[in-house]
Amino acid sequence: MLHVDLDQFLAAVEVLRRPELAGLPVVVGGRGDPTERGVVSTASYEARAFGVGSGMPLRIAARKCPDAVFLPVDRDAYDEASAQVMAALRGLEWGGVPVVLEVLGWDEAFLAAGEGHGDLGDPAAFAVHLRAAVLEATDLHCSVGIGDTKLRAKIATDLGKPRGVYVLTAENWFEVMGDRPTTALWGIGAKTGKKLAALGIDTVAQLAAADARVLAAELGPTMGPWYHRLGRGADTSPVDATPWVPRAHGREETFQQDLDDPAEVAAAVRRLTRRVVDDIDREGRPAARVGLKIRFAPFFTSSRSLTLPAASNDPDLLADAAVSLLERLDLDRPVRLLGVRLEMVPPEGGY
DNA sequence: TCTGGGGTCCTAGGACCC
DNA sequence: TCTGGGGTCCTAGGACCC
Repeated sequence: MLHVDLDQFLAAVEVLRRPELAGLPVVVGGRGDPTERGVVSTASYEARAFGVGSGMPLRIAARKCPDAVFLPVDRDAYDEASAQVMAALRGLEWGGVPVVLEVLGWDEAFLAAGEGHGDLGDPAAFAVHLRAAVLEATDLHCSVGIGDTKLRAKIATDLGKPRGVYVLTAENWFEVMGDRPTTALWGIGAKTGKKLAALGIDTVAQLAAADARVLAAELGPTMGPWYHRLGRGADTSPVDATPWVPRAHGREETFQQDLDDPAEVAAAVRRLTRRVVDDIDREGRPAARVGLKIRFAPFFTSSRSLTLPAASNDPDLLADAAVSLLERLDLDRPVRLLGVRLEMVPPEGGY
């Protein structure tokens, strides 16, 4: 199985349409104004050399790299570039038959040999061919991970970055990953890493050797055993080309200045709701649940939600429902962020 | 230092039903 | 008088990923 990940995707797309930016530190995030509230979506490798990275507040990024070029996030441009990349990947043949492609987001995909494939030969050779094909079709560079499971392929990509190919299988799993922190695994973040550390589990090898029953007791009946499998790189899930069907859509906004006036808050909730209704109308499925997210200053987040008596896509009804959720909250503090989320009814025939 | 926006899935407690 | 056991739905929060 292969995992493909574009290198510095957002920054690379921006450089493509503004070639004069090549070689410069480029930071894509927010509205492109480092004095505003917002975070870095992608930093070019030149910017990363200054310590700028994804998720970092733009203000901090500007402090670390004052000469960086700051650009706003341009979704449409990345949608289009992504579609080109995925089309190029989908057009590939491996072992004489079209590949199976599972798209993970703008800049990532799993890829496997299609059914009835012939001799696959050396996967690394195919990976080199794949990188060349994507570059030829889009002028974008990518990295490729090769693995005997999706999990291993996914992690391998990071080890091959940038512009590289890396192989991670049961053969070299512990040699490569054994001493790395558990947070190097896909699905273990800072919080779970800390919980595991409290159990005396710091490394991937220790996680693999841990008592599955203890993990289940401490981390839950589903998550515990799953973490245990992660430690061994075990993953039986197939590459699945079935198109993704969204469960929900949401819109949220961090205000440049906190909102103090409850009337303003209600108006913003209505405005956000209308945008989400447009989104779910594009899916053609009404909303079954309405959720409201609110972040008070300085940074405290609450949420409220309700199940509608009957599914609806009526903008006024849904806006009323979202506003009604405000009544379940104390609006005595300044509001930093509001979000509205609509959960749709499942499609006919389920997911 | 100041912490976006788009999502998914899991957990846990309470309500309610049989 | 002391109160089982299982199941489902609802809700709020948490964690993670890109």
